[in-house]
Amino acid sequence: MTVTKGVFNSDHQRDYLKHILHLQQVSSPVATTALAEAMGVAPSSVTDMLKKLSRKGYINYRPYHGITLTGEGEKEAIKAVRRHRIVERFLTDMLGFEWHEAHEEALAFEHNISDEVERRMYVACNKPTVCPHGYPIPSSVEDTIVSGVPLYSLEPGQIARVVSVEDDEPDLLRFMDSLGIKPGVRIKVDGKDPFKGPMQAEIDSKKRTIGWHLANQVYVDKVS
Amino acid sequence: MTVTKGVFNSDHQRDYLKHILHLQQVSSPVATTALAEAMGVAPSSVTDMLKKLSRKGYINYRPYHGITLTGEGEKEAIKAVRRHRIVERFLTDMLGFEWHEAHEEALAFEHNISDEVERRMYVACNKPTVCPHGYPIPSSVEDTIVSGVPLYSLEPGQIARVVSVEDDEPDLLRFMDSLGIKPGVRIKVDGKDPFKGPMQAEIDSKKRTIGWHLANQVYVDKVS
DNA sequence: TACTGTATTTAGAAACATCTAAATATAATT
DNA sequence: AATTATATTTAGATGTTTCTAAATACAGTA
Ligand SMILES: [Mn+2]
Ligand SMILES: [Mn+2]
Ligand SMILES: [Mn+2]
Ligand SMILES: [Mn+2]
Repeated sequence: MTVTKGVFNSDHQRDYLKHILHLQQVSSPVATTALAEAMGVAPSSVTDMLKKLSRKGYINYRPYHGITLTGEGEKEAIKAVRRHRIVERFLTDMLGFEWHEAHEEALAFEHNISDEVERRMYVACNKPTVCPHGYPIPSSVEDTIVSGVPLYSLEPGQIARVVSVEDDEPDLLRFMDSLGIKPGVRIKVDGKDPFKGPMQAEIDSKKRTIGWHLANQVYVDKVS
Repeated sequence: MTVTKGVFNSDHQRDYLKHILHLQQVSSPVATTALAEAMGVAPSSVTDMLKKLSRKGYINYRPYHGITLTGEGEKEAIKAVRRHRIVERFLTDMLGFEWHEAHEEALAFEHNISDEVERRMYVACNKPTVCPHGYPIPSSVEDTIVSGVPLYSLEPGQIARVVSVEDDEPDLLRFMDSLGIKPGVRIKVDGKDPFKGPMQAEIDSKKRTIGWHLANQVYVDKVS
């Protein structure tokens, strides 16, 4: 470990901030291991990075007790999320990518684009409010609040509308596609097996079986 | 200096290859200083990189005597140039950037985009054959040959058509724009002052004065 | 309160890209 | 052929991100 100093914000550091924002919405403060898992690096690598981010004022870091974003860190994180979702949108709307490709392509893509390119992509896509997976394109913290409940929390007889789906598993997204699940679609729950068993549901007037795992990655608004 | 080994081709290495290709079209083998100048880094940094590129088989490196691209290196360099020009095209055609912005934005942008994104940009721009500055979008070495002669080499009375302009000085590009100079435009040379003095020319039936420096950054095909 | 397992941090290293200052090789000039 | 100027490489360093293995802190159980 080498102690360093610096003021600039690299690509990787933005990625860390983005993941911290995501994780702290589930539980705060965020643990080193959770972040390491999310970033796909070793916990010791995270520790090193936390020192840098802390020194730069992006996070509040209490060794052994996890981290939270500072106001500045939150601002940067939201900018990163906004950019990611605009790029996803650009990839689907302007280049014709499928939504299951958009997320991963965007991850490779989103670094090193200027604010101006981002702005123009946003305008060229008609200032969209959500990404292809239904998540808001944020300007501030409030915009990052995700509405909706997991599909699996619904009971038989209830009707709901899909608002968003987890976008980080391409294969799962492709499978959702084959079931007709995407933001805006109406789902009627017919039944739900016990012990985390599959749901039976109607999507676009077709009867479908939806496993526990998948049904927890689809977020819906109850209609009735 | 640390001796290292590795097989992957980073962004920076691609940039080096791109600049080597460009420089060796003017004079070969390429000198360390020339490359350092082009890359905007110190000569010693270039030496380090040359060792890496040589070890990876992209260049033929004779210490103290300059370098040339290998077949493999040329292939990579051409891919980089192709990508750069497609991205420039995308920026002007799809995002509405001016040509003087396109080059610099593309430099920041072109890394980390997948082959598939590049392909789709290419298709979305209707498979263009040249970049916004008139340079070919290459598939092979032959495609990189630049036709045309410097405007300044013309004599009074001659008429020419602009094929390409140097794209690395934004301010100069903006000034060219204000004179109506761009690929495809017809220029009639009226006069040329001695001792590297300015030219007098007609562009779009307007009389213009064009300095030596500028006239050497505009490449034209003689029409008569 | 002491023990113990897991989470977290430190130690030491590699790989990358860059720098300045110093040493050396090559080329040009006397 | 000897000298000198310039180009180029080496030496030693910083800064970035990451790793494995070892040490330590914390929290939950005995
Ligand atoms: Mn995404
Ligand atoms: Mn998304
Ligand atoms: Mn260019
Ligand atoms: Mn160009």
